[in-house]
Amino acid sequence: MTEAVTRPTLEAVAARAGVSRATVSRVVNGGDGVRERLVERVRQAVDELGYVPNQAARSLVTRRHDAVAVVIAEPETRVFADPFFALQLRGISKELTAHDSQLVLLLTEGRDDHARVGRYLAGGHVDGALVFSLHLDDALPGLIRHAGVPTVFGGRPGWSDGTHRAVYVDSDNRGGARTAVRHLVGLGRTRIAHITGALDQTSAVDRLDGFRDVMADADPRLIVEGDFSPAGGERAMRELLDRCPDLDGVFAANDITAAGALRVLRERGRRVPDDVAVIGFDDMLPVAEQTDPPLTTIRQDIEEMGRLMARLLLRRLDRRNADGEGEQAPDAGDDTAGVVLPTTLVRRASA
Amino acid sequence: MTEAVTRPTLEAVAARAGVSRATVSRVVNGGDGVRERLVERVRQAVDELGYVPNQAARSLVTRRHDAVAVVIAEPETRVFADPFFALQLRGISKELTAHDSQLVLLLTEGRDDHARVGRYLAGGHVDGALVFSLHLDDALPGLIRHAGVPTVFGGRPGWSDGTHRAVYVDSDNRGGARTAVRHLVGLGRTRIAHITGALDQTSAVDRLDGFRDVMADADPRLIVEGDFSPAGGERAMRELLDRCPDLDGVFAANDITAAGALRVLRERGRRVPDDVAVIGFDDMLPVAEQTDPPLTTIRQDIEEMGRLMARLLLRRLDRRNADGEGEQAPDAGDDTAGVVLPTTLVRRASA
DNA sequence: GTGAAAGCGCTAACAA
DNA sequence: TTGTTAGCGCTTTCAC
Repeated sequence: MTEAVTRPTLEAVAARAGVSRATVSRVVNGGDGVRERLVERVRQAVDELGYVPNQAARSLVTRRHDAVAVVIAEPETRVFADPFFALQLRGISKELTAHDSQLVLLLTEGRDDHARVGRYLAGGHVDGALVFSLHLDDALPGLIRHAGVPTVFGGRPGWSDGTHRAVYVDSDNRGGARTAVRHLVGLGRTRIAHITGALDQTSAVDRLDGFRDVMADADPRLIVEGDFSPAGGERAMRELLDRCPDLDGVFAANDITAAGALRVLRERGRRVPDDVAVIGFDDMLPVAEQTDPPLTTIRQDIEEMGRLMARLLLRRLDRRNADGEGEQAPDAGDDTAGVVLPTTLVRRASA
Repeated sequence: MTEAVTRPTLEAVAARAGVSRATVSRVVNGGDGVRERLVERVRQAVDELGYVPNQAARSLVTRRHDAVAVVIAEPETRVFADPFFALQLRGISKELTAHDSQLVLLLTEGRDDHARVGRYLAGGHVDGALVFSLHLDDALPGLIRHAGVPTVFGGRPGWSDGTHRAVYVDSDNRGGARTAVRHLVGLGRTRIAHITGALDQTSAVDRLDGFRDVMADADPRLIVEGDFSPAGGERAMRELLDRCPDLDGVFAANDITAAGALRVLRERGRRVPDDVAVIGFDDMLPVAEQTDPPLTTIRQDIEEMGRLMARLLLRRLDRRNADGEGEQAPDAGDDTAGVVLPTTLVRRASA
């Protein structure tokens, strides 16, 4: 039980291999320009001693951390009703792992936490940041720019901070919404309603815009604001049925909203899809496959979004690292403003 | 745009405040034993320069990282069907934040990843680890013990690694299961079935034991193995109805399993709760409140579990830090083996 | 191709 | 109370 109270250092490995610390360092970091024989010897010493580099010491000199912060700034609700973030995290995690980078998770609980996050990012603990779920009035983008950390956003940011270009990955929310509504139209529906998401998020706004693209002259009473939650979906659906009992189609801003709507429709005796066709957005499997009837929806590849965000960030970091080492204005000439991922229609029974 | 290309160091602050680095260090770390006037001056210099301590340099000497790893080792399914982990993470995050510790998230995708996690933990990058969802045959506990990192487990570990005591936080799965089954009994049900969880997890085993505690002489055909998934719930429910058409109560190992069971019951024309009373476990709100009918279930406070795990770990770390600084065998005399959180019955419409 | 030596920014004895 | 000093373990010129 006399556990390795002191972990082996470069020094120890060097001694054992009969070389200098510099050589061990070279081998540990790829081993270029070291004679094959020595590489062997060092590798063996590393194994025998169970040497693992001390990341703190390394960071101190390289100023790299091999760590990326993931900031999820969701005041409350959505995160936990929806496997959304779990999926993104999984995608991100896979990509970071493949790149030997660590994932530092920063969950914020409200405005107060933003300052803490800003401080952390400014503190130079991580090489970059992946930031989610900004709301239009969010202070975070400003803090983040101020922190000067390379950042990729999940979802198009709300630009509350001016016109600065930001790197982001988003789904084709507007195009997907158009597909959804056109599908309802193709089904012969004419009184098509839309339950929006939380309109302080660009995804909700974009989906609404997509709806309007197709239903340019829609009865305004057919649009009701929701908030991406099941309860919001229920409330909105009731309101819609009261206002427009003749509606025959509903495009809900996401699947859990649609699930809420379905319950109200059943409760009110409307058959789906016979009386009212319903379509969601996300294709969140545990939701969409479990509703009654199963939900027709617009699929977006959440995990891939996460992956791509990570990939984009890591590429920037690598480039920056290869370049003039900070001589440049950060990311000057970076023209990758946003990447938009396609969406597809998934037909099930509800529309 | 001439951003602070070099962040201010202790040295810079010291110069500006006209004191030594040591004094600045003292102030930054609490400021005990420094004259008030100097504290003031240093604080001001810190603010003016926007000084943030370099964590790498600090770790290098203190050997502390103010970071904790959270390991979620869930091969596939469950993580993303269930807001379970999101809630735990939130609880953990809150507690760590309050303690100025960072959360490093390690998601594993299968056996291969275990080695990576083991290496990371052994690498001394974090002060401790919080580990979830071990399966009975999991290699992780062994790797973790070998890594020698203080660890708290989420859920009672499966002891595949012998009889070593481990610190863990768990829900009262067995007691909760008893409560559930007794509730069905109290409703006058006599043919009560159980759909188990994945029996390679102790939570599923404990819930099954609880079921048996009450239904000691149950017809063995009334117990069917599930896997904590909706699909598993559906399959199990079909099997149960085929085997025992006369059943009048079902205790499902978790809410999403119960949701699957409810669908099959409806499909087969059984009324709930009139013909068959159904009770779940977890009280996962987005699931339990949204089923038809809403689910009676056993509530466990997931977020609190996360919080408590973090608190336990941090307490151990603090203690270790205060003590003889590693002179002791790690955690000798730590008698906190497991903490079991109570569960409560939540009545809705299904039972 | 390899080694010697100079720090990276900080904390913690130890002196003063 | 405050300052001086010696590293923490590593990478990285710069000689050899």
